[in-house]
Amino acid sequence: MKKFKAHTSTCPIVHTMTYIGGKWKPIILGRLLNGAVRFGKLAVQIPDISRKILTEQLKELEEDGLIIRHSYNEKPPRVEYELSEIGQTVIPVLMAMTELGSKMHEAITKHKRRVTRAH
Amino acid sequence: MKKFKAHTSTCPIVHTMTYIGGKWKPIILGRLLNGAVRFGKLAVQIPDISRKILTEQLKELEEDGLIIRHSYNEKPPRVEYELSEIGQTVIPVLMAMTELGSKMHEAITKHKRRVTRAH
DNA sequence: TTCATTGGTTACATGAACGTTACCACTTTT
DNA sequence: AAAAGTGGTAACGTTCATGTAACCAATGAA
Repeated sequence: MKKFKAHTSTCPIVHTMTYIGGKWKPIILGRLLNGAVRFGKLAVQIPDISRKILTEQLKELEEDGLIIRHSYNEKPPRVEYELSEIGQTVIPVLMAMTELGSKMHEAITKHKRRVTRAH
Repeated sequence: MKKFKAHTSTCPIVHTMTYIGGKWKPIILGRLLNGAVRFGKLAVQIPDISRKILTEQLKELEEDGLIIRHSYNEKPPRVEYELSEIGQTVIPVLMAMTELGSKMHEAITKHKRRVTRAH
């Protein structure tokens, strides 16, 4: 998905999509709602994401200032990610998406059955 | 971006991303908040989307039951799209995204200036 | 008669996003 | 001595979503 250039648009939804529009970003952010989480734990909780993509997405989120990376100098290493102050502002969107998800999925499944029967 | 298979997941956010996760879908839906809009008007209001992609995305949204397509048998043709009942349930997410967009964009722009100065 | 209008479709091309596999450094545990 | 645990990186491949350009039918207007 070619990314938007946030600065060329005035539409607030475009801005939002620019920063959290990726396939995985809302899901990652959703895992950080209850506080800092280690890299490895994220990888387990989001089984379909590869470590490489997870690393990339986390780096982008950090560059945009949505999350903070804490690296503890231990062996084996420990790295935790948590929502920054800016990241906290995304919470209402994540909540709305969570609220919507299950209800909508059910409704759409029903809708599709109706359409299929009418073939 | 490879799409999620909604039925293989139990995460509500994944469901939401499945149905409105495309680059353009939230923006299109945002244009329908105030009632039915003609195809051509959508194309003008979202200048960076091509007619082909607009057609495709509208078709997907219709198949998922989020919008309703009204085709009037006139020459030249007139086609209008509006939010369905299911589509209305997305409004809170769109509102949250709108609310977030401008605030977050400003905050992130500031953040990036800080980071750049610290080089 | 030629142009504009409208809502598309078709064929083709592209690249960003995503994925897979292998590898690394360093320590503790077995 | 070998394996496990951790958080990555590098080199490669793939594919889907997106984009461009040209075209269409039917009517009314110039």
